[in-house]
Amino acid sequence: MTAERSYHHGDLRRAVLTAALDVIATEGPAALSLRDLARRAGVSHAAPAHHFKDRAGLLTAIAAEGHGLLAAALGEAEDLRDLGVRYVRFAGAHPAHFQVMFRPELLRTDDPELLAARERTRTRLRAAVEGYGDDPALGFMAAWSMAHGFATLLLSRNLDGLLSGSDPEETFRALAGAMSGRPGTP
Amino acid sequence: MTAERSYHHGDLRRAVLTAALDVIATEGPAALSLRDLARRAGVSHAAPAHHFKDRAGLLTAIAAEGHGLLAAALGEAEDLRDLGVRYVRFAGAHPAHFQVMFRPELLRTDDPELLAARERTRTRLRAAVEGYGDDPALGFMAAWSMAHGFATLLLSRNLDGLLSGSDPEETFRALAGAMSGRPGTP
DNA sequence: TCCCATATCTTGACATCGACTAGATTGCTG
DNA sequence: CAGCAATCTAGTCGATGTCAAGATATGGGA
Repeated sequence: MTAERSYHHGDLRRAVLTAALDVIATEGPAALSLRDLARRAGVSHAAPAHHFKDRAGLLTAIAAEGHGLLAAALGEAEDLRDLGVRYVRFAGAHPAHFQVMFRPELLRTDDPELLAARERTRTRLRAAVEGYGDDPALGFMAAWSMAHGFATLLLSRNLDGLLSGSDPEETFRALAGAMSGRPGTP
Repeated sequence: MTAERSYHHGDLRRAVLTAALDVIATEGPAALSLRDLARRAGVSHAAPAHHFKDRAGLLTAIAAEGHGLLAAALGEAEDLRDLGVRYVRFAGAHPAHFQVMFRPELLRTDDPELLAARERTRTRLRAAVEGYGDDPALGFMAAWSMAHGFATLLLSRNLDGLLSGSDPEETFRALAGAMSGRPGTP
């Protein structure tokens, strides 16, 4: 936004990323067009390719950034329910990242940056699940499935008629508490 | 497959649908190309448009068909866990349908056929949840989130390292049992 | 039986997109 | 200050979705 018409954009990579996040959040990853992003940034149609190689490269960069954000958002969760609440909160705060992160067919799954970021998230998740129940993998999948399913259905507007205006995050807290036998609110 | 080269295909609509399901199941909805489907069916590139209007129309037809299949697959579920197991089983048996059904950005959400089919599924789901807990909507969302999340993560191959070769359906049964305080196997 | 309205399919065209290449411009570094 | 690497532009190609107009087959009514 600083220089209006210089040969070099200044921070094209970031500009394309934010524009892409905007498009994905409102219209989904399928509606993403590299040429449109270039137009939004005011550069030529082939400029983004230099930063991201191709479409898959751009989405991979978004996914990697998303994993970094998710790892930070999970932080030091108190328990499984809190972990799920943070997961859902992340999905609501960064819908574009979330919609891309778990779609291998859109990504370069062998990208080293993506692998590193994903591994950071997974270790964070594993640590939070440690010691829950006799089978950690089972508890892990149960918590992940519930949080991921809620977040996915929420973002795809499939829960619109059910939430009845209440805060999704609070709804999930009550929901997770009911499922694990604990009260909805402490 | 009967007539090799007649002007009329015979059942082009079904041929395009099955070809599309094949593509979506293996490469996802983003890789779907109307012209490629036309080539597979041995017709001209504009022939599919007459049956489905456009890309969104084709995906909408798949989604509507999927809702019909899902309603049938849910059948008369014994309890919430059985309902979830049937949901996961459907996702595994009809991955292409499942991957399209809950993506409003890919569909004509005002299509009457789609709306009717979706309503049939929802009433089936609602009936199965009736009388569970004090807040039916909460139990409904909890069960749906868990089943949908597990199915989504399963199809996107995000559980590959966790399932350790066991049957996904059985894993989900154990998982749902652990979450609701019941044993994994009856 | 004939005939035509309609459904189905073909052909052609246009704008757009992703990807590639070659060349221009800029900024940095020695 | 010189040259080198990073960044961006311009041009091109094949493929795609969508539309319009024409060709062909099918079925029901005269």
